[in-house]
Amino acid sequence: MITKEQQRTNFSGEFTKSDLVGKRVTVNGWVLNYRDHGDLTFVDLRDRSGYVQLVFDPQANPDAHAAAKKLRHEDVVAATGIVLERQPELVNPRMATGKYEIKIDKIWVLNKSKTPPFQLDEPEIGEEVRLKYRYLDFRRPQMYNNMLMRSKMTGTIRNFLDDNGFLEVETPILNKSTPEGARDFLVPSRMQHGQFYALPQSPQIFKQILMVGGIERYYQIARCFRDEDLRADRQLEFTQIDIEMSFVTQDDIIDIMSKMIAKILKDNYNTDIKLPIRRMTYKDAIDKYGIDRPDLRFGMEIVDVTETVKDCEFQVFKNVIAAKGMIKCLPVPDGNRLSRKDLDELIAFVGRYGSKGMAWMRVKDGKLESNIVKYFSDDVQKKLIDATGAKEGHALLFIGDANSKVVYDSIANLRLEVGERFGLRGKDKIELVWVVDFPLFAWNADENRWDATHHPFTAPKMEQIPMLDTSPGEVLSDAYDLVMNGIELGGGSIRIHDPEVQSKIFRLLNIDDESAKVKFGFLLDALSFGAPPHGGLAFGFDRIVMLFQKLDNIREVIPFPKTQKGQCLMSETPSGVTKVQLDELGIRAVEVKANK
RNA sequence: GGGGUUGUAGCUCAGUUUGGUUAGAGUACUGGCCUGUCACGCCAGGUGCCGCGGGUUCAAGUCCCGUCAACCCCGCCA
Repeated sequence: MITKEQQRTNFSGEFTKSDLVGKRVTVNGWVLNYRDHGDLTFVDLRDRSGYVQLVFDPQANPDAHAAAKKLRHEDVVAATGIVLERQPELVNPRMATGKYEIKIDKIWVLNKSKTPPFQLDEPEIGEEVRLKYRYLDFRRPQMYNNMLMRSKMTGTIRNFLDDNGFLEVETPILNKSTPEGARDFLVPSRMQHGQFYALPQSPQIFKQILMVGGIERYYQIARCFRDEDLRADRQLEFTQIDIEMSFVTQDDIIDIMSKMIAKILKDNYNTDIKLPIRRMTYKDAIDKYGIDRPDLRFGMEIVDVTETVKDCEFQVFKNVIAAKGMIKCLPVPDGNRLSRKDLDELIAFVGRYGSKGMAWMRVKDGKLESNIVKYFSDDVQKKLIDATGAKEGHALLFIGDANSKVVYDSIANLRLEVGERFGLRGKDKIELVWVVDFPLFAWNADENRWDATHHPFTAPKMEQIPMLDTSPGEVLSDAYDLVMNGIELGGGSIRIHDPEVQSKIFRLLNIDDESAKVKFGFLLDALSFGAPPHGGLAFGFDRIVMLFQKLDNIREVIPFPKTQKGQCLMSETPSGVTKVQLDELGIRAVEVKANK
């Protein structure tokens, strides 16, 4: 409880200018630190705005001084007194409010604190203890700043979309389960035993339905759920900026979303980016960077040398070529800095992605050298130097494999790893690119059918629709991803608005009419009632905040994240439930951990 | 499901390579002294399931096996 008298007149961080000097002020906050000199005592009082020094003089105010001597870290206090300008020699230049202090004549201890489990001013606390005591973690300026910027960014986004005629519409959290895509979180139905809801992986179908409903411009800051394994940039639940628009082209969507991203950066980080954001085709991205989300903060483009080395005597390459595989080369400027140890580490690194090895050469005195150069004739060597543009001091790193996925995964990540080691991936650089012209389908060799590259509602390029019958693998789609520094911020597509085309796509995806009807019948129905041409996209909001805050872990910008095993260390979620609860739901657990 | 890293005082970490006396430092905490500090200083004090379980050994924080947790990665996920 707090009284009117105790309530703050000013935030602690406000005392940076002389206008408050001589005034009586009241501050509220937490004890950041205390310095007891026996008589004269200082307390740094922190609130969310910063901190200010309180002075307690036993001569002037013996009661307040006596109370101050008992203060400890994180006690909650209200204090009132007169703002003083410090003598020049007493100014603390490292402190925002270091020119001023408050001479306190009355203090109220609103709440004592137990000794905190970690020191809030320690910069590197183990994440486990931070997550367990997240409420203390929030008191640290870094975390407060992450939450503040997250909030500011949603504000910018809402304002921007509002100004551009978007409606914020909510969609259900309890949905129909579909086996495609990620694993669903299931919620049992109490009223219909054996039936389940699924939490949304994204509001995809509903936002298309809203377009059919004539909403025309929709957005939602939507929580999404995917029951898959966690990573540094993946949580079980995460937030999407979800967008859908009617009567638009791909260019319209790319244009307006580019402006939104530019505005977020301008308004919150005072950072200008050049519009339009550059574009790159999926094919170029794969050819040059081996991946559909290229990190363009540095060059080092990949070169295909399968043809170039076809006449070499190096058995590994010969075997790859015989198996109709591919050989890619990463030319590394200044690559002679890579020691044998570095190279061995890189060989181990590409092993993660299935590569059985990594060949390498160095350019020295205009010639190639390494343990395998002898298997390459002078002619082949010359061709290699030409093809890769290798210059003095370059290293050429080679990945060859019969399996093209192994080659691309390995060389793409090798490029990133070398870039990392050479310090080319600075967090201050922002390199945005729209990757466009994705193939509509990817061949699923395991199940001998086509998979949707984006999702089953993505529109093929209009002029390529006839190719669906003849060469579906070559059909491109109106799909687009926005990539920043090698991380996908978001992506979307123009959707199919013609129920016949949609049915045809389902058939190619091996979803027969019957199951299409069961799973998506209401969408197909909706499309048949005058669905407007429409499209949209979704941004991974947590990732955007993470990147803009120059962090490399999404948990830093999510208030209450889960650990890699899906636990909340603070609330100890998940947990057991009572038998009564299960009975109501018609559920029986096969294995039961002791209920807490 | 798999590979790797880490786990020692409330916190941050040293000690583990090469087993050997009573396991250390800083900070936090408790008490005392100190009127200008701001990472205040000085004095004194308590602080340990060395993640857990088993094994080897005369002897284990240290070696071996298993296990748990957190993190990074592969698979998975768009």
